[in-house]
Amino acid sequence: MTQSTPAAPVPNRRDRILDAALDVVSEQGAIRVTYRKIAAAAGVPLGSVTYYFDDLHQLLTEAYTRLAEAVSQRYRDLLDAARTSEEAQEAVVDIVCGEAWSSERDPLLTYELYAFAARNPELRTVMSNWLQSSREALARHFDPLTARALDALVEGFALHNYFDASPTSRADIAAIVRTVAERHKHPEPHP
Amino acid sequence: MTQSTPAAPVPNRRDRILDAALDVVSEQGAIRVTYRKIAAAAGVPLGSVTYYFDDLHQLLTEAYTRLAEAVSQRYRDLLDAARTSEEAQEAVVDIVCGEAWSSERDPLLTYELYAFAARNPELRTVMSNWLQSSREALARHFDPLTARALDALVEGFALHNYFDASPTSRADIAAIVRTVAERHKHPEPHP
Amino acid sequence: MTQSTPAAPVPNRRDRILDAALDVVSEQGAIRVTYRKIAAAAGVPLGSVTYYFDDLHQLLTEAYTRLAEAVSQRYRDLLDAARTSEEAQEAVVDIVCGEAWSSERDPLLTYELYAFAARNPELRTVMSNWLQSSREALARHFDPLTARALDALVEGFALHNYFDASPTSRADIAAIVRTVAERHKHPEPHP
Amino acid sequence: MTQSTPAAPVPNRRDRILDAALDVVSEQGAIRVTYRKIAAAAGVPLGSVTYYFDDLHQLLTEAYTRLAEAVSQRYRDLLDAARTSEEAQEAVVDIVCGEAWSSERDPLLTYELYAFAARNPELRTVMSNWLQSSREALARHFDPLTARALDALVEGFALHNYFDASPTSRADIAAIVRTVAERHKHPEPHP
DNA sequence: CATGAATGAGAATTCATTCAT
DNA sequence: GATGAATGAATTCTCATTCAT
Repeated sequence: MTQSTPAAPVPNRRDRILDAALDVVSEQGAIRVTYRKIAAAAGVPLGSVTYYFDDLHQLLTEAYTRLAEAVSQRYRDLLDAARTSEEAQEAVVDIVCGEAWSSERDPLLTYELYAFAARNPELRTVMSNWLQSSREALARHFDPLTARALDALVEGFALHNYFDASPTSRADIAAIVRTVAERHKHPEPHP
Repeated sequence: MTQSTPAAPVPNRRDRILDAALDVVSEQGAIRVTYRKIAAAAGVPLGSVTYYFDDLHQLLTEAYTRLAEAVSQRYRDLLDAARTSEEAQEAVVDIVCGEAWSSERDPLLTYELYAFAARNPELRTVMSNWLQSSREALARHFDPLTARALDALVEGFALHNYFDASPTSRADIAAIVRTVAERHKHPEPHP
Repeated sequence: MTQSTPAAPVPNRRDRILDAALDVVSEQGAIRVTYRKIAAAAGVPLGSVTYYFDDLHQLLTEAYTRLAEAVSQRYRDLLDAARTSEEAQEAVVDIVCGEAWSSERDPLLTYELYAFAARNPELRTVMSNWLQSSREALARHFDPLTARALDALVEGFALHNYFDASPTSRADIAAIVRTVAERHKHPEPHP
Repeated sequence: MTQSTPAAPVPNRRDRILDAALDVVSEQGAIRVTYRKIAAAAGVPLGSVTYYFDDLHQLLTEAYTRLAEAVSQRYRDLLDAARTSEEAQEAVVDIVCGEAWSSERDPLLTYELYAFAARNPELRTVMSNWLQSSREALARHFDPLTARALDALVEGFALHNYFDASPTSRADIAAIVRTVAERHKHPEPHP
């Protein structure tokens, strides 16, 4: 009840800061991220941020890694819940349509992540793991190449719809997904 | 005359600066772009950059717009050159495999562009136009939904292969492209 | 004169900053030197100091170099003014007793300079030139080895007297200087 | 007993810290010394350094004092070991040539010490004691003024040779030392 | 006794921007 | 029109120092 409660044993202060960093990125863009803004968003003193993270780059690397792993996990969960190929297709369409995002900010953050990862070896590894994990999840329902194709479709449709003034409808996406998912059910025209 | 050459009218100084800006973005990332670095990369004095561009944000918007239009144009050119559906499929695979990039830095810059565009209305419009232009180019060879599907596939495979430690081979991509491109040649199992 | 003095109303701003840096070093010690203090001492805005000097280390290197050259010049001047060996000896004693300092702060700054130079290749060169220059000035009056000896004596006595609670008197120093200066006037005991 | 070894009483942790401080000074310069670096160099936690030393300035004062006393002691030992004037001269030359340093870093640290002492009363006393101790050691072999002269010579030659691109050879130093040491063996030209 | 956590203050440095020429 | 000089405002990051344990 006195003036200052110094050194309060905040439990997940480090994690709070990482989350706050993503908040700032999503609200202002990676270009505008600063220690100060992260500290303010996390509700901790500036010195606290620099105490936990030696440099901003490392902080962002960790934050994006957490993001990638969370989205990746949700993606897997959705696919793992599918019992039949049809349910798996449904899950794929859900993912394209945003079901793998846990919040509004996620797609935007993902594009920031791609830009960041393009120049950051540590995050390239994370991205590569994410890709592999997605494929494995898909490969429980589809053959390996089909899994890759569906993964690419998901990525492309999600991205395009995010920017598209006239996005592709869910029904149309479902039709395309079916075409790819069931491509082996009919003989290929040319081998 | 010999004394002083009074500021030779440099022709495309403005364009040089825009290109230099993309060079800086590709080398250091959008987070690190500054007037000074752009000036250095363009080989012009700092005052020159601020003279031509009042605002760094506007400079980047112009630079990314040029990039988007250049890549988009190249994409259309590749598709327009195709005479048959098979050639068009080939062009699609070429694009995935990097033929639409005019330089090494382009894919990386594209991901920076997405992040930038996600928060910039002016560039969202550019992106949307790009999408529309791509589809129109594809629609000369495929039906509208197939065009969208192929466009998404291109985007997804290009992006995934950029980050993937074990990228999908050209032959595999070609197989998927064929499946999608020729999806109407056989009766669908279920409507 | 007629050329053009573009936007430089302040004549020697750069030099003013270098002098101010030495003022701060002499008043607070090298450990406490900061851009801010230098700016305050020079009466210029902080941004001005960083405009002229990219980093503090380079600023100090320049400042110390100027100091070394100024003291060295004064040393030479005193010796060059001597017409006879006796006058040269007198000059040497003067130097020990502080005549080569242009201000109170100089000896103190010199010891800061030594510490700084010990770890700075650029200043080691400056120091080495200073030594050579001193010797050449002395060598106009004495043989080369005697010049070195006198130079060492000057350094040692100046330094010791600076710290000594009971410094060596001018007369005693003069006696020693004479011994060394005239060491060839009598046969050496052993060759 | 097997459970926990309750903080083994580290014997000379305090001394370890003092030595580490000098290591940091010699490696990075006094300007860059910090508690953190000292802690790292000593291999102790940061809190340990601030626990033993309330004040960085005091820590450095103690460290430099130890250094001064160690060098001074070694200086005396070398001179005390001399049995004849010739041996004492030899010892003096040894000292100039670095025999009094117990490590490579010592000369460098000595110049940092001078800079530090110039502004620190406590260390001025240490320096003054060192000077007196040197003279007493020399005075066992030479008359008082000669002792002072030799002490100054040692200082000057050591310092100059440390910075000199073409240092004075041991033989030349020995010749000068002899001149000074034996200055009373022949009648002075002028009294 | 000893130390890890935490933080406020201040450091160097960078930079967009302004302005006189 | 074009540019070098200049500066105020941030920014990242370092650090001494303070506590709770």
